[in-house]
Amino acid sequence: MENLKINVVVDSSLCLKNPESSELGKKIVGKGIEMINEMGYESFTFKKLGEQIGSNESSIYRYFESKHTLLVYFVNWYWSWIEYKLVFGTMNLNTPEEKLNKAIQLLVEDVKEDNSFSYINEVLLNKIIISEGSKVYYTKEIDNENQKGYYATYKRLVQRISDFVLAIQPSYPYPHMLISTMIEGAHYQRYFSKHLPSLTDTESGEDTIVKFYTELIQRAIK
Amino acid sequence: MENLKINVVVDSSLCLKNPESSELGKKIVGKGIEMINEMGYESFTFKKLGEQIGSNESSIYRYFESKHTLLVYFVNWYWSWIEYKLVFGTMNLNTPEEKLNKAIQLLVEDVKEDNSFSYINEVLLNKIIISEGSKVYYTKEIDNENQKGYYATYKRLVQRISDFVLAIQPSYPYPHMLISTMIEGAHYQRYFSKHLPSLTDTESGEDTIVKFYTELIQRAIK
DNA sequence: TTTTTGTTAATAGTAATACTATTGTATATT
DNA sequence: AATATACAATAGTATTACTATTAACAAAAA
Repeated sequence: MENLKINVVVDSSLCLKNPESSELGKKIVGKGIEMINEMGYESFTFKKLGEQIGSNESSIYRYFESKHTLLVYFVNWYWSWIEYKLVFGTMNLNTPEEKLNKAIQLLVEDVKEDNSFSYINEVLLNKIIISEGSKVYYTKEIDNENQKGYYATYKRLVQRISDFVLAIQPSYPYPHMLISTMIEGAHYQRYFSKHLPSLTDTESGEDTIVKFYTELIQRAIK
Repeated sequence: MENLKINVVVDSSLCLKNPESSELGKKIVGKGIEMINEMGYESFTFKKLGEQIGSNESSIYRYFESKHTLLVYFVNWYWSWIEYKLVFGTMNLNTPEEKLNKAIQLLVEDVKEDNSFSYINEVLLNKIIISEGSKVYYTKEIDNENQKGYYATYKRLVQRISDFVLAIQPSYPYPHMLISTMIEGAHYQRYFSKHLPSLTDTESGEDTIVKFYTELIQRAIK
C-alpha cells in the first residue's frame, strides 16, 4: 500500500515550500494533523505547533502562508489520496454498477487503517475532514481560492464518480448533485451520529451510513 | 404574516438579556445579521458592530456572551421561524404526502421575501444559515452545547418532518438521516451552485435543487 | 428634596491570536 | 578561503475576543 503515497500529489501552489522536502516540513504536517484533531481547528495555532515540534512559529510560515492554507493543503492531500484509491480500486472492475458501489464505500465508510509507513496518519486526517473540512470553503475568499485551484482535486473526484452514475443511467439529470450530496452528507452524518444522534438512524455494529447512501443512490438513478 | 413573529421564540438561555426587550438589543440583532452577511462571520467583530449601531463593544456583551452564541441565537431564531411556518402551512393539509412536499419546499427553497415589519431580515438570515450555519455545530464544544439545548429547535424540526415520512412509509428505516441529509444538503447545494457550480447541476430559471430533493425523497421512501 | 437602590452603558483595559520584519546561522558554490 | 544562498530563530506588531471597573441615570424610599 505504501506505493500509493507516491501518487498523492498536492499542487505546489498550496504551500510556500514543499513540506515533503525536509524533516521540519514533515513534522509540521504530521504533528499538525495530530494537534488539529486533538484541540480543533480554532484552538490550534502555529505557535503551539512550533512548541510541539521543537521549532519556531515563524519557521512554519516558511511552508504555509496561513493556518487556513494548511487546512486547504490537508483537504487536498486527502482528496488526492482518495482519488488514487478510487482509480486503483475500480480499474479492474467491469461494470459501472460495481465501480459506483466501490466509490460509495470508499467515500462514505470510516477510514480505519493507518499506513504507518508515512508521516501522515490517514485515520486522523479523515476525522479532520469530517469535523473541520467544510471550513475550507465556507469563507468569503471562496471565489478567489477557487480560481487559484484550491478545490480542483475535489471537483475532479466528483466528476469521476458522476461519470459512473451517467454510465449506468445516461438520462439521470443530477449526477453531480447526487454525488456531492453523498460525499458531504456522509461526513456530517458521521459527525451527527457521534454528537447529535437524534438527527440520524445509526445503530452500533453495522455501517448504517453506507447502507443508507447505497440504497438512496440506487433508487435515485433507477 | 407579522403575527408569525409572536411565535418565534428563542430559548432565553441563549442570551444574557433578551434583545427584543430594548432598542439596543434589536439593533444588535438587526445590524448583526446585515454585517455577518456583508463581511462573513470571521471578519465580523463586536467592535465593528458597536461602531455601526453607535454603541460600545462591551454593551453588546450584556446581551450575548460571545460572537459564537450570537450565531447560535440566529440559527435558533431561524429554525423557530421555519418551524412555525411548517406547522402553520401543513395543518390544513390532509395527506402526509402533501405535508412532506410542503416541508421540502419550505426547507429547500430560497427565502426571497422579507417581512419588513420586523427588525430581522429573513432573506439575509437565510443566507447566513447557508454560508455560516454549520459553524455553529462544528466546534469542540458541541457536546456541552448540545446538553445546554443549543440544537433543540433543529432536532425538533427534523423529528416533525421525519414523522411525515413515517406516516407515508412506516417501514422506512432512515427517516432522520433522509431529512437531515436534505436540509443540510439543500444549504450547501445552494452555496455550491453559486461558488462551485461544477459540483451541482443547477440551471438558471428553475429551482433544480427543490426538484432534485423532491424526486430523491419520493424514490427513497417508495 | 434628598438619599438609596438597581439597572444600564461606557471606559479602559488584558491575554492571546495571526502574522511579519529582521537578524542570525549553516551549507553550498566559486 | 570568500562569497552566496537557504534556512530557521528572535523579536516584534496589529488585531482579536473578552472582562473588570467605573460612570450615568432613573425609580423608589426616607
